[in-house]
Amino acid sequence: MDIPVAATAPIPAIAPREKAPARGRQVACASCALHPLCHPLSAAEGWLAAVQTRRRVARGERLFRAGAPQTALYAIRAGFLKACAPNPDGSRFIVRFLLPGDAPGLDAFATGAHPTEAIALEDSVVCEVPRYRAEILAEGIPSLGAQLRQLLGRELARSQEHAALLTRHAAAERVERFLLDLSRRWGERGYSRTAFRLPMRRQEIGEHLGLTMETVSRIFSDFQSRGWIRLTRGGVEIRGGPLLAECRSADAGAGPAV
Amino acid sequence: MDIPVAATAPIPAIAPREKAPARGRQVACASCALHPLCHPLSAAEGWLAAVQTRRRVARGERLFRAGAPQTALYAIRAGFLKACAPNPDGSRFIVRFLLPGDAPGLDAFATGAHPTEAIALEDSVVCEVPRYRAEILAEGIPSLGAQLRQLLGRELARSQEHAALLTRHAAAERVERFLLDLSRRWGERGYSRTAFRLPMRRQEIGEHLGLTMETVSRIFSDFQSRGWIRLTRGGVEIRGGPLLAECRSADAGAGPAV
DNA sequence: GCCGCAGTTTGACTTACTTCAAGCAATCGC
DNA sequence: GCGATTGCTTGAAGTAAGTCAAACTGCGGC
Repeated sequence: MDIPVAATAPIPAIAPREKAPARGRQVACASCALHPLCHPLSAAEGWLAAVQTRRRVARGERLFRAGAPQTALYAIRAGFLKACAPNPDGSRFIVRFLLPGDAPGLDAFATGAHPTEAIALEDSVVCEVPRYRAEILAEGIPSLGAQLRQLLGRELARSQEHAALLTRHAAAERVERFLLDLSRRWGERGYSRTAFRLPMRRQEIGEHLGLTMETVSRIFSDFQSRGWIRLTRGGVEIRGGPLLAECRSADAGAGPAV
Repeated sequence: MDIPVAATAPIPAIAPREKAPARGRQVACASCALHPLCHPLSAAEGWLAAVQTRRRVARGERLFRAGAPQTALYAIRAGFLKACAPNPDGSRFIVRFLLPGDAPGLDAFATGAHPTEAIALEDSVVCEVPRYRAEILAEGIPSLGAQLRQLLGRELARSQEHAALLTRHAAAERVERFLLDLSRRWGERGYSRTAFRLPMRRQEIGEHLGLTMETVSRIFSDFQSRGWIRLTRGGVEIRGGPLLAECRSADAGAGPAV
């Protein structure tokens, strides 16, 4: 079922309808959020394979459910997921979209149970380090504890930034920043900042940004009519306007993911 | 200028215009977020006083500035602060209001510098544990590392919940939940859930909830005309409606702060 | 091939919140 | 005590985004 990324595609990062994550879409272990936990000493040690296991998550499947106990730390290896906070009234808030290298479910450190759930938007592969294993490692290797704190701190800072975005009222600005955020994150992973996939539905973008899907759709149409973006099947290409400027300038100054 | 809390006042938790935090308003060390770090062994050990120091922060003063390096972990001992994310355009987002027992500035674990700043809304007292000290302790006492992760996880979960609130559109619901959140947090600290201070301005409530101060004011007036709340000088009393119901029912089931 | 479905786009209308503005209340400094 | 300042309230008008609804698109199944 492995579909190779077609060399003839004008936008390498966008491959329509792939059933299984392409090998080329995987993030390098060195840039993975869990790298320090997963490879705590040197890669030469040889016992590392025992620490983490791989797990496939089919499109629509949950990596973990809301309310489930935290049994492991996860890192997305390939694919695309959403971190979801279901509301009692049936609606839901999408906390974040998860790209290769991201570590979902860290909010479970609060109580030991997952307050949010992670659902695959396309077939994905996830690395798993059992939590007890991570804790043992963290006790033995002090720098790991610091790495975990940094990871948690980053999630916290990001969440606060997103909350700040939601208080800025202009819907177009939210969508613009959403695209820039995805662009930056793909860029950090070595992919194109100006052409990338959007495997989520309009509805889900709305649930992430506090907008209705109609508003998201209208803004996309508006951006397209201005020539700022081009919408493709399941993807977007940044072509101009303030979006492109930001993508380019940020490319120059982009350092490694801190 | 110290005005004693009048015995005749119907709302004991509200004292107008106090210049210095009252002793009675301090949170017990045992319920403080930093307690495990500050008192890592038993209180009988005697060397604990060296770990944490006290600091007074006058109303309007900053506990730490945005961009400043993270030199310490903090816990509010008495008073009231706001955690602020300044925007480049001069506006700002109030991430959170800080009550006694809260630990501000944990988002600095992301980069080692504070992305947000903490500003006192009234004269406050803060406990401080130097960061290097905390890291040394965490290395020596594994459970401390876990405690820190729990603390960070809680902040993360809370921030995500707040972001979720901001995507729910009804302004009245945001204000209602804001009051309930404060009520719950005062309750966890042993104070009245139905009568508490609101030392922040309408403007600041708006900056926390993504509303204008006019909207906040109108909703307060509306709640008051319905008999749900009574606004007092610098405080609020929950008197009826769905707010009161929630406060009472939650009082019954309220456990210790996890 | 055609049909049906799920997701998207677009349009018309409505409304909740913002904006602008004026008036009020409490506090502070002289 | 009195005026200035700051924060709060209230009103009127405008607007951005929501709601409801219909049409369109691509895809999968038969």
